[in-house]
Amino acid sequence: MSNLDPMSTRQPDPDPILEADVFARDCASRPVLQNVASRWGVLALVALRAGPYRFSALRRRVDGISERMLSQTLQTLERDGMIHREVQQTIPPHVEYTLTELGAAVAEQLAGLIHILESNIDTITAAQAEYHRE
Amino acid sequence: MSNLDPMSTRQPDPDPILEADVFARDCASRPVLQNVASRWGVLALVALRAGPYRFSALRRRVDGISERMLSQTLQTLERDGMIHREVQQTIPPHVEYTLTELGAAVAEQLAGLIHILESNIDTITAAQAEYHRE
DNA sequence: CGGCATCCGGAACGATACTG
DNA sequence: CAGTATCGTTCCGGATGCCG
Repeated sequence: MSNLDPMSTRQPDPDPILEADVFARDCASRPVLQNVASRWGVLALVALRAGPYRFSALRRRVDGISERMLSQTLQTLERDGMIHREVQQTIPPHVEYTLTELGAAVAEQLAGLIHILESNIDTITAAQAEYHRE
Repeated sequence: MSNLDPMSTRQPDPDPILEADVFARDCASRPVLQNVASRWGVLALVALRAGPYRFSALRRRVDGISERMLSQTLQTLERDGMIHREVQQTIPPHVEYTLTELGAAVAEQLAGLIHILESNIDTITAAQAEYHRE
């Protein structure tokens, strides 16, 4: 299974190094970084900065994500302590997702990153055109 | 080909929307976000904050990356205007990679993100343990 | 409504060998 | 030293169908 799958049995970690240095191959923070920086993880986290979202609303907000990937992404982020999942036992069921304190801090960095990219999209497009022209 | 492959022919962009909103499916900044937030892209950019690096040194710094992926990652980041590639025409060849102004701004955000994750690794590990216990 | 199980094609990735 | 070429494997992620 994918490492994005929260249900996957984590490999035995033959020698789980606890040093917090992402540059080290076996650092525990690396897989977490991949999860929050993943294709949909970034967008889900940043979307949730606007406040609590329900599943369907979040799916509409993150344009192009499939049901399956949203579900997987949310589970992974919940497992990593980035978001909180609150279930209303009603019919039909209600589920609300909110950022944890940690998730909010992470989302803020990601929002900053996105802002930089969006406001420099012209520079980037120009660089791409130049690269291909050569 | 992979969208991480800088040589890949970009799809014809049937209707290239220029709005800078990553939440929109066809926003131009989305693929760029994926590149800089990719598994190796993040580490390469943050590593380069320490100064210019040569290929081999960067490979040693980013523990676990293969030659192939480092090469691809650097080309993609160069194409997107994040890094600059300077070739010394000597024997043996010398190639130095440095961050562009844009790349430095992006790398700073990513470094902040990594710092948050590293300094909260205990919280994260606890959340993961709790999630699996249930 | 908010999921989960299954299938499956294509994309990403790693190992290795080779080159200027 | 700094890559490229090729190959084989893994895994992401979309589509579909079912359930409480």
